[in-house]
Amino acid sequence: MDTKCKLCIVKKLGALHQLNTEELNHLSGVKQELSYNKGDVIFSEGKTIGGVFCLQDGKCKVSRLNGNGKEQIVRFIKGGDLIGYRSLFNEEPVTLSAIALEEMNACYIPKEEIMHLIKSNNDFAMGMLQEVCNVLKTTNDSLAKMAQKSVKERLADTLIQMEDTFGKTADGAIDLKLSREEIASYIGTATESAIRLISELKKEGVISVKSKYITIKDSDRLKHIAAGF
Amino acid sequence: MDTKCKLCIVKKLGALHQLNTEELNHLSGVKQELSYNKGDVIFSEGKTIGGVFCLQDGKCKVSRLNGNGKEQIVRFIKGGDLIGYRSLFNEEPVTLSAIALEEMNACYIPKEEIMHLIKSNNDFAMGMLQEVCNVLKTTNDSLAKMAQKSVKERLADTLIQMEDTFGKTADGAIDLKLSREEIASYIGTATESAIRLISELKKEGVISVKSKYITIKDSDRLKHIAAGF
DNA sequence: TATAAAATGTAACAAATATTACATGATATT
DNA sequence: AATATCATGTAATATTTGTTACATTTTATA
Repeated sequence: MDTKCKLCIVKKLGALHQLNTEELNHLSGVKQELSYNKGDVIFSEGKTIGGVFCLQDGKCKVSRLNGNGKEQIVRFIKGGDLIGYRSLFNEEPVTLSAIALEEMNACYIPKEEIMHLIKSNNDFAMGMLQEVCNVLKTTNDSLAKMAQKSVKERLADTLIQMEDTFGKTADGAIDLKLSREEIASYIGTATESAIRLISELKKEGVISVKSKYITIKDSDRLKHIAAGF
Repeated sequence: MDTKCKLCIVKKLGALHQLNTEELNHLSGVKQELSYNKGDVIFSEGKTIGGVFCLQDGKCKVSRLNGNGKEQIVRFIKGGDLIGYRSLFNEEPVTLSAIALEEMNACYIPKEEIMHLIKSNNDFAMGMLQEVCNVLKTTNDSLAKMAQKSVKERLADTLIQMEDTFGKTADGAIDLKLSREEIASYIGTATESAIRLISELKKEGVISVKSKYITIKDSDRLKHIAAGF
């Protein structure tokens, strides 16, 4: 694994892009490198984490449990993204859990370092603001989608969004391996309903499915469905 | 209306709290005071606004239109809150509209001023981060609620939340006057369904209703319903 | 490999919610 | 005050979605 923050993918994106060589070298010294296997918990609801996590590679889900112990996935995270900053700035325990969806590498940066960077580097502070605002925007979008669209529309929309965000495998499938239960949990429906609607889209020839890999066959049609026609 | 930022309610809360006398005096000079009547548009989806709005008093709704021209209310804003910063930091047009729910006073602060404050005052930058993070947290909560709760649960939860946020009138009613259509639009359902469920809660003796004013009669029971029992 | 456990799939049925249609009440406008 | 317009309310029916039950397939483990 790469131990120089200067060379890390995370640095190329988002707020860390604003740091100079000196600051990055300092980070290299204080960061903690972590690796996770599928299912590993990066942090969980209610815990105080005292720092942020930079995903280098791999993917994870950010979710919460409802009263009945059912998981609700709020968003998916990929290499280059930061997680855990929300509770940092609010000085509260985290309200969401992060769980690895596959083998994953991340760096942990202690709170003091982030706080120091914000105080000493205004461009970094601005970068963080932009990052949080981007997440807020997509969360607003998700909220409106959840309130206004039917389950089938949400499923279609989600598949499009996933292909956009995570790209395609060599076979052309969406490069995000989820269980049916996880898909259901993200679009806010019962697992059986998700399965039924995935089957429908398959029958209609809009997607094809090979175990956990879903391939979008007719993108226009899928967008049409997502838009409510 | 108060023309000294130093004395303004907005200053007492949120990020502006971090400004010193000099900075506040400067703001007093560059801000623009605006008043609105019920239904007035503060800004609307797709527009570039080039600044933020500080609500002094009154309330407004933040919403978006879906493909069918139906409104979906994302959140409600009250005196002391800022709006419009999200698109400012992202340098994008706003994706939501803000519309006054009653007579309302606000100040407009141009982008350059906010940006200058962020660059020159780290505590302010941190305050803004906290503010955005707080909004992100409540939006995450709304998203999970929308995904997991039934319409009746969402209605109950929303009434509780509204009383918490906006308080009570002298009569004990929730101090937020909304049409049935707006309530429906916020909880993500059809107007008729919202009306039917409000009637049910009324019949059950959990709330009482006098035109647009709703009074919570049995808070425990309402919380119970919101929690899914 | 054999077995158990978990995930996926299907279908019937039940419940929740949307839609339609219309009645009544409130509010604005002339 | 009369009228038009809009908001609210109710009920019937249609549609969507959840639940239950069970079969089949995949994955994990002894």
